Amino acid sequence: MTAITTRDIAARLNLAVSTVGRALADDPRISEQTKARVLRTAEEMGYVGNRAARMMRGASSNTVGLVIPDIRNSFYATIAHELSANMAAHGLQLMLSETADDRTAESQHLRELSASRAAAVIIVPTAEPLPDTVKLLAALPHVQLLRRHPSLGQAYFGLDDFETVRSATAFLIGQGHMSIGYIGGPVELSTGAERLRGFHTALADAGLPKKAGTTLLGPPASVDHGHAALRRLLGRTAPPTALVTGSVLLTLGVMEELHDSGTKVPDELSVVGFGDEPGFAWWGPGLTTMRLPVAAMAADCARWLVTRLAEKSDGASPSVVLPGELVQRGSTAGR
Amino acid sequence: MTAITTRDIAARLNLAVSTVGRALADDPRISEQTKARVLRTAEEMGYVGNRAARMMRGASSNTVGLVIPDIRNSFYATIAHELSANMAAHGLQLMLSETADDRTAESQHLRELSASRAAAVIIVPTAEPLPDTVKLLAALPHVQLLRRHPSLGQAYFGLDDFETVRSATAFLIGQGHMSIGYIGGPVELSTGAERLRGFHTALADAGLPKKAGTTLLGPPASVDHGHAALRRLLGRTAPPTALVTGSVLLTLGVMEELHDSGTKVPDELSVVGFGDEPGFAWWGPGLTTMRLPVAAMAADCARWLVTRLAEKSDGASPSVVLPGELVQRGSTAGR
DNA sequence: CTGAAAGCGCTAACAC
DNA sequence: GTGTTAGCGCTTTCAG
Repeated sequence: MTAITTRDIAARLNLAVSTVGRALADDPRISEQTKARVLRTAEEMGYVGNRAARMMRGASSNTVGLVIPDIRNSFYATIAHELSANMAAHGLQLMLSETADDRTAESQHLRELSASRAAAVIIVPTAEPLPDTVKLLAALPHVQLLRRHPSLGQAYFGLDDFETVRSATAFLIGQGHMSIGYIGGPVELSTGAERLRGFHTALADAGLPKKAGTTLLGPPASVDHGHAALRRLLGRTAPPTALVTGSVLLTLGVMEELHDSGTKVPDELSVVGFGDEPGFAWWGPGLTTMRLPVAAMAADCARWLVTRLAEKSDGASPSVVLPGELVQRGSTAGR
Repeated sequence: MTAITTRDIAARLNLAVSTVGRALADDPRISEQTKARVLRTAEEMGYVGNRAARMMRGASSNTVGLVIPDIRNSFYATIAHELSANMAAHGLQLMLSETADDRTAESQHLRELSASRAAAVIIVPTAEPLPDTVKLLAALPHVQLLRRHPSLGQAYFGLDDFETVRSATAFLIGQGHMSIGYIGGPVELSTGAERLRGFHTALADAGLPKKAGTTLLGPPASVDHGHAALRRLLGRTAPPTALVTGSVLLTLGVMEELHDSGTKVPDELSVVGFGDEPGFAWWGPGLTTMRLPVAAMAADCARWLVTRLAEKSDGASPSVVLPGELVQRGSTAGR
């Protein structure tokens, strides 16, 4: 069952392919009558234009690559949804490319996207993208999302990672906590580095020392690391009285571990989480957490990209950063 | 910055395009030396083959369309991840198409996929797909996932919706509950119909009557409907002593409403949920729920599709249905 | 208003 | 072992 082409339609109507093409493109030179005939038979025969052929004639692809670590992470699902919803209206489709934070996979996906001449790429880059990735991306319109790596250009939409964690930590300090732990992602990621800097800045601002062994960094997408890190933190001779987490999945791991171990929150430990998921509100006493404008960020990104692609002009590369907000629930108390 | 073509490489090396093409395709007729030269300059010049051109020469697209209601629903995110992971190894890419359960959007996405000559389509169909959708899908290899509609062919991977809800209900009956409510999706969806049938069958098997006003059907993806339906159920003069839910998001809505209203679970109401999300374990007394093999289902589907596409033969259209399992926690108690 | 022909980048006959 | 040529489906001159 081979697809119908403009030639098939032309043959059926004793017209030239060019006439059929023009009729389908609603060219003003074609008589209304012919247009109607062509449109009707196209419909009848189940004609669907071949995008590959159009692309060969210079039409741009309508595919935008979305390169992310893992769609199961609700951050990325939210992003994918917002992008998809905002771009569909403009005829753009999203190609889903998961990297699992593996830079080889990342590079392969970019090769695929490049081969299909994607109109643009939206990427949450791995910690240290391969040179190949950098080269491929340089030849495509692209934006970085959430994370940024200097080698991948200026266009960027993200969250205010620094201020988010700084203010979470400052809030705990304001409640009288002097010994605070932090469980977050590695400094190799821009997000991990910024969030940790926020943590340290809040401590420094309050004149508190950095205590060794109270900042536990690991894979940001690992619930297990959340479990393990919390166990290690609570196993110390003098465990901290409060905790800040620096990623959604680490927060989840911490919440599970606190639940399973029966730790009294906030009596034994005050906790400020990262992100606000369904379930955070009803966890134990309710999780005090940083709510982050992920959907708004993605929508901004989509809007920018759409106009950027429409204008064909480069324009200024935006570097937009949105602030989070503290949602106070029962997991935090003063000392 | 226009992309490098085989002609550019040929010109640089004083070769014919066909030679370059063959070298890149590792054709045995080309000398190793020439191959090496071609490969090296291709690399140097940053050549990336043009998939559109290849497709015009009969190569099949490596794009598989994934048509789902909303990627933010963790069911669909899990599906997308499993499909993506299983297909990436075979060079297949996933095109994300969200319908929001709107059949016009569904039809438009299928037109796009058809225009880009997708290698296949994996679809969670809307309740009543448009004739256009049916026609377009008929011309593409495709599978239905989770939901099935008779007009869309035989190939199907899903969950055992009937047995899942039947056994959940039977479990509550076994605990002595005589008055049980059900909050689920509409019968227009195959899933909604099957789950409701499961509910009714369990009642009938136990000789219990269908009571009017205790089965509340609505949009399966609406947390709000979960809230509202539960309020209505508890507002009855003689509210049921137990509740079964028939979708993840309805379950979430119910959980939130129970939490907010301070309803005593399981004393005032026993609850069996649908699906098992992070947070279900730590909600109130822990949510007793049906755990569903969504990942396994998607992986099965991916494997089948990959071999189906490789073989080029139609083969038998599978109709696979996987069972759920009850996870017992604290939200259910006997009467 | 419509037709004929060229060409996008690539591959596959068909030469030599 | 390599070159020449044709053609995939479409748009776009250039002719009528």
